[in-house]
Formats: sequence, C-alpha cells, structure tokens
Amino acid sequence: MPAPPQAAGHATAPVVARDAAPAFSPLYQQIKVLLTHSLQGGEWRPGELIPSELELAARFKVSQGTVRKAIDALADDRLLVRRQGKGTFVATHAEREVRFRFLRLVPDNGKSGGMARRFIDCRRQRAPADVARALALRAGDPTLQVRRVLSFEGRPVVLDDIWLPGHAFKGLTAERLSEYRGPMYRLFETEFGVRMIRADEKLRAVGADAESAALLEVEPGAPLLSVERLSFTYGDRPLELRRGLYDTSAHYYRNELS
Amino acid sequence: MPAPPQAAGHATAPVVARDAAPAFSPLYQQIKVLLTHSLQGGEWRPGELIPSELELAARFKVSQGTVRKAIDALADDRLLVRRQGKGTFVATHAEREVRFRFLRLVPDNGKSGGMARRFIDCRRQRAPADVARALALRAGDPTLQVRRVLSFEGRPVVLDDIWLPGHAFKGLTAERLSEYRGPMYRLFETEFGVRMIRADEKLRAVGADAESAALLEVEPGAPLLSVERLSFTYGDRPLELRRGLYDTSAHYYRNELS
DNA sequence: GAGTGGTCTAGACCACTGA
DNA sequence: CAGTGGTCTAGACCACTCG
Repeated sequence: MPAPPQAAGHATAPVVARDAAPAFSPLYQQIKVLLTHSLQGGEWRPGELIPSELELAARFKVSQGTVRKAIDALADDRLLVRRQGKGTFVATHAEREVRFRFLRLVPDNGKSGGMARRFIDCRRQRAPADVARALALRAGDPTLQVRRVLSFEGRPVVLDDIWLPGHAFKGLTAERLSEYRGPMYRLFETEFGVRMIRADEKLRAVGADAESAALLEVEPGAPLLSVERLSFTYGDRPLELRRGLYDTSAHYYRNELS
Repeated sequence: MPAPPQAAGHATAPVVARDAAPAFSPLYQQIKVLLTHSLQGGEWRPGELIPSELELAARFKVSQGTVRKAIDALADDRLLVRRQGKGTFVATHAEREVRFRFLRLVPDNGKSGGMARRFIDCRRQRAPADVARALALRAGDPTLQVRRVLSFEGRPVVLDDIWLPGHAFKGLTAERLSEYRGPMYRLFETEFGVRMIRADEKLRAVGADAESAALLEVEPGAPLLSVERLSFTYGDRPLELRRGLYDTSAHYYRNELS
C-alpha cells in the first residue's frame, strides 16, 4: 500500500532530488516515516505486535538491516518496544514498567506507598487565550478542564489543572475519570485513541495561593513547584496542557542530565 | 595493547562463560568498554580526534561495523562526537553548541542577553557529612567550596554552592576561577583533567533564607527553585555537588520528557 | 582525489521465547 | 522446534571535508 521507496546504496538509482535542493534523506528514515504513518493511522494499535522485520523488509522492498535501523530509531523515540524472541510491539502507557513515566516525583524516604487520586472538577469550558495558544486552538474553542489532587500516603502532594481539546476527548466525564483505574494516559489511549509520545515541561518555584494552599494543606504563600507540561501526539500535535503544583516538602523532582 | 576480544557471530568460538553465569556480552559492548578505558586513561583527550573506524577495527581485530556500533553507543552517551567527513572526536564542554549544556534555565522573554558571574567565596573546607556522602568521601575529607552568583541582564538569578573533592582539584583558587572565561566544566577539563559526563538533579521549591535573599535581591521567604546537582565522571564517580537556588520570576527550568 | 563517517545489502550465526 | 530479534561480517557505494 505505501509506495515502495527507491533503492539506494548498493548499485542503483539516485535517491532523491537531483536538481535543486539536495534534501537527502536516507532510506531508513523514509521507512521510519512510513512506519510512523502506520502507527498514527492505527494500523497497529498500542500494545499490539507489529510485523516481523523480514515481513516489513519484504513489504518495503528493502533489506532487513534497513528496516532494523528504522525500528531502532522508533524504539529510541519510545514509539516501539523490542522484545527479543517475541517481536516488536507498539509502546503503550499501560505497561507496568512505564506507567506514570512522565511523573518525575520521588519521595524523600525511598519507598513510594500507594497513590490516591481525587477529582475535584471536570467541566467543558471555552479555552482562555493562553491555553488556546499552547494547544494550537482558537481562543474560545471548547476544551475540557480537569482539576485533581494526587496524594501519597494520605497526604496531598500534587494539584493538577488539566486542559484537553474538546473535539479529541468527546464524552470524557468526571465519572469516567474517577472510576478508571490506571494512568490517565492509558485511558486516553484505550478510550480516545490518543497516544502521548513526548512532553515539554517548564518548572518554576511559586508561592501557594489561598485555594491551592487549602487543597494541598499547606500555608498560603508556601513555596510550591510549578510544573507546566505540554504533551504531544504524533506529528508534534499538542493535545494536553497540564499545570501542576507540587508540594516538595517530602518529595523531589528527579532529572537526569547527559 | 588491549587484549583483542574473542570473535563471535560469523563462524567461531563461544563468546564468554559457558558454564555458570551466562553473562553474555556482545562484542561491540566489549569494544565500547575498551574505548571508554582509552578515554578515561587519557589516550585521547577532550576535543581530540580519535583513530578512524578502520584503524580501530584493525587494532581490535573486529569488523568496521562492530567498531561503528560501539562508537554509536558512545556518541549516544555524549562521550564522542561524530563529524562526517572529518572523523570522530572526544566530546568536550568547550564546544560552542554544548557550552552550559547542563544549565536548563531559559528566560521568559526568549532572547538571552549576556551572563555575568561573580565569585563570592572559594575556600578549602572539611566535608560535612551530607556532602561527603554524596561525593563518596569520608566526613572531614578536604573539599573545595565555591559560592557564586550568576546574573542575566544585570539581575542575579542563580546562587550556586559548589563542593569539589580537594584531591582532584588541587590548586584551584578564587583568582583562577574569576579570571577564567568560559564554562566551569571546561576549566575542569583543561586544567584538572576532570570531565563531567552526566549529572543527576533533584528539584524542589523552597523559601529564600535571609542570606540567599540578599544575594539574589529578593524578599526573604520568596519562592526559589532549589536544584541539587551531582555530577559524575567516567565510571560513575561523583566529582561535584552543586546546590543551586534559582530565582524563577523571569526564567524557567526547561525539561523534555520522552 | 584521498580519507572520513554514513548507508545499504546479503548472509550467517547467536540468544531468547513459546508452542 | 520454528520464529523472533540481536550480533557480526564483508563489501559496495554515497555524502561530506579538506588540501
């Protein structure tokens, strides 16, 4: 179905534009794009097994090594997961190992007890200008606004304000959210076909306002870690804006630099 | 000079332990270890060109492809930098593109004007217990303690307290630091042969104490972003503990999740 | 043009999984 | 055992840099 890309390397034709712009793109990157389209189009869904390297090589009329390089790149991007002896699977937020993979909060005293969620609010609302800008919507477009608190060992630690584009999350309600067990991003995958693949965060220290202080059970003005996260699906399309306030008196935000 | 690793794959001998523990390690990872040792031992210094893939393949008696995979891994770890047509170089904190690569602070209004440094203090001091633990020293071991302020557009934004193991940084003085132009980690490389390759950070929101408030020109109690960074050289040896306080009223800490 | 890294292929064998 | 990904090799050609 996808147009087989032109051969290259071994003994054949020019790869791409020969005249104006060089714009050289290696074969394995073209394969990567084709695979991404299949993921985006839902040919293989989160958690599913994709065809073997040899099958894909036959489909795209390239060698196994070339397919392998494309899959390697997608695995690096965390879109695919390789399992030796079993095959290659579409990554998902449902796997035990990666649940809450975007949550970088770590308790000071090593072990993390259970996490509890409480949904405070969930309503449809017109997008304020700043939210609209972040989500690439028009101001006033319908959005879904969710407010919730995460607690660890019975103490509230995170207050999240979440904005979602209304069109992509039709039918999402407070009940749906509160009765769902498991990570939010997993619900997005299974119920709305929305898969978050990466996110940008902006961190600052702020003082707690009265409302946040009450919800997090801290003094007004107490220092809180503000975490503004913008999450993206395929094609770098932003699909969630999340403004979090973290009480870091017994937890810290972990980051690794390299 | 290094013992050539055993062959594998094509048509030859068992690779490694056959009896008790499987402990299988692919050839290219063994090559990676050998290359790391050469880096660590100073055979090739930061910024220098390492031998070509073909030369290394000959030295280690493996194919070019295997050396390539090892170098790819080291390039992913940011220990090496590949430049097509030129060769492969030892990564350094001196390169224009990666200067201050560990500093994630971004000004709200896009463009970053100049950065100014002011060294407030630099003294030899016995390691407090917590610092010693982080740096894998014994409490009371000699350390160097540096305090400095970073300013952007004339306004103080970052207050850093830096601890360095005394033995690795003999001869580092306040003058040396203040007269040096360029990133600190570059000075560490050129003057002390210490190359930082990765770091862990712990972030929290805290209230400014009197001293910090004065130095950062904020109100006492104002929310500040606390960034505790532990930096590592080769072999995961910690060689710097840095406690930073960031005024995030006009800057934010940027992070990318994937 | 020589030398470097980058891509592509083809084929062999190894390690792991599950029926 | 067959089938999957993982490693290794050998050789060809492409893209880039620099003298």
